[in-house]
Amino acid sequence: MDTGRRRDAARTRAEILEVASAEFADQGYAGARVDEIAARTRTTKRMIYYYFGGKEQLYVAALQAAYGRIRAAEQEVDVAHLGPVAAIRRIAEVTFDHHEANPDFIRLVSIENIHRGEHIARMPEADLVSLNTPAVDLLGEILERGRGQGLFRTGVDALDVHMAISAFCVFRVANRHTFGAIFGRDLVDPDRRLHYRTMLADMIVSYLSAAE
Amino acid sequence: MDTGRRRDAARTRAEILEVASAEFADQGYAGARVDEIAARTRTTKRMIYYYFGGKEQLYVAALQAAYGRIRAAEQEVDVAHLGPVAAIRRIAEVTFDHHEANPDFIRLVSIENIHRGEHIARMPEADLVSLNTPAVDLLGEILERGRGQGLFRTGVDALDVHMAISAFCVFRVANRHTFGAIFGRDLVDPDRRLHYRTMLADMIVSYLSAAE
DNA sequence: CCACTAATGTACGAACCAGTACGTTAGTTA
DNA sequence: TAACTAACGTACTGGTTCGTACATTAGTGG
Repeated sequence: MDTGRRRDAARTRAEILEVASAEFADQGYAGARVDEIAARTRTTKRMIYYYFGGKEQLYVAALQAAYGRIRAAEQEVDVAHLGPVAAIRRIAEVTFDHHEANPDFIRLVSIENIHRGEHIARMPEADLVSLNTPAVDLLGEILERGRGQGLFRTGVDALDVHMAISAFCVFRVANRHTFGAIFGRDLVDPDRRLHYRTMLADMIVSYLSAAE
Repeated sequence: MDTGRRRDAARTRAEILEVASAEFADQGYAGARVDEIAARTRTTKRMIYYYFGGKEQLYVAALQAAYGRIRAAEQEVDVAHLGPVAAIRRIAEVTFDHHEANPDFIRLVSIENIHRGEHIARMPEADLVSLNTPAVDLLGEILERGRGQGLFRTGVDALDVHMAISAFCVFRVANRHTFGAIFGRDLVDPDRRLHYRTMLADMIVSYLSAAE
């Protein structure tokens, strides 16, 4: 066995990216330390500059990788066999689970928004739009089906629904600390998980089902 | 007139706090620069340490002041004369308007959550709980009234509803940059403002009105 | 097996940045 | 008006932090 072998560009690069993702999610962009990232890898700071060019490019790479990882999960949702209402519930639940399982992704997105999306705005469109629209496209199809059957209201599009679902899921994870400090309720308490998961699905479905 | 007079402790302190709030909201805690804050005031860095003790205490003071400012607006809502449904709509709309008008507050809260609420957790309870619960108490009363009239479902409490409303309002402002970059839709576009405001109220009301 | 290059490590520099030592002035009070 | 103190300013420091110059080694093609 030779797992600790000396030269492995792909491995070194991947390890830097992994450690950097954790560090940026943890400390924010300005708070993250290049030296700290280097120390937590098996290589040195020199390699960060060799492979990524600098702190900012490393951050962008970490952000991009995070969005990439998310894509896979979202594309696996299969709701073709479900009715519109059940399909919407399913999507809400999958999104809910997904956000809960990826708090670091949510943190990176929060951090990027603190920076007014200046980095994501410069990322190639191919890596963003094409990777993220499938989830919304699916929502659009279900909405259309539901409207065709007279089940759903008009006046809302897939992006609006996606926003409402994301808002609920993101807030619960991203704002749990201040919310908990102010109101004394832990939004991610496992005992309340099912309650919020059901609440979200109910809320979205009742909204779509209500007459205008 | 003597507005530019040399000695005015209260004025100096207030100016530092105001500039600091803007700088922290803009750059985050780690990204904010004490020298930059000092440069944007009419006084010097020395005064920041004189009045606040250090960068961290200044940040906490800014955060605390931001929560304080919010309180006033929330306590002004008067819905006693409205029916439960109209009252809920009103609260949703007021919250919506309020978040839209205070993006810096939302940014500070986001930043504090990135830091896992470590500063807010150390703030005196009197400054948090008592200042923030009136809004939720009001919601609780309306919910109770609505349930008494058979209008609202059971199984949800005021804090849950407050969370759902906040989630929608916060997400729209806080995540507008990444959302805009990915989906090409500006969530705070004035042309869409009324659409989202109505959507939120409809969503909350339809959820509360739906049978369990 | 030798030359060449990709990959890696070490040591350091220059800028930055939070915080402070020390000195000064404005207003106040006895 | 003299003594006193709260308020303020200047200049500096010690440590941190991003980035790089320079040296070295592992693997590979000829």
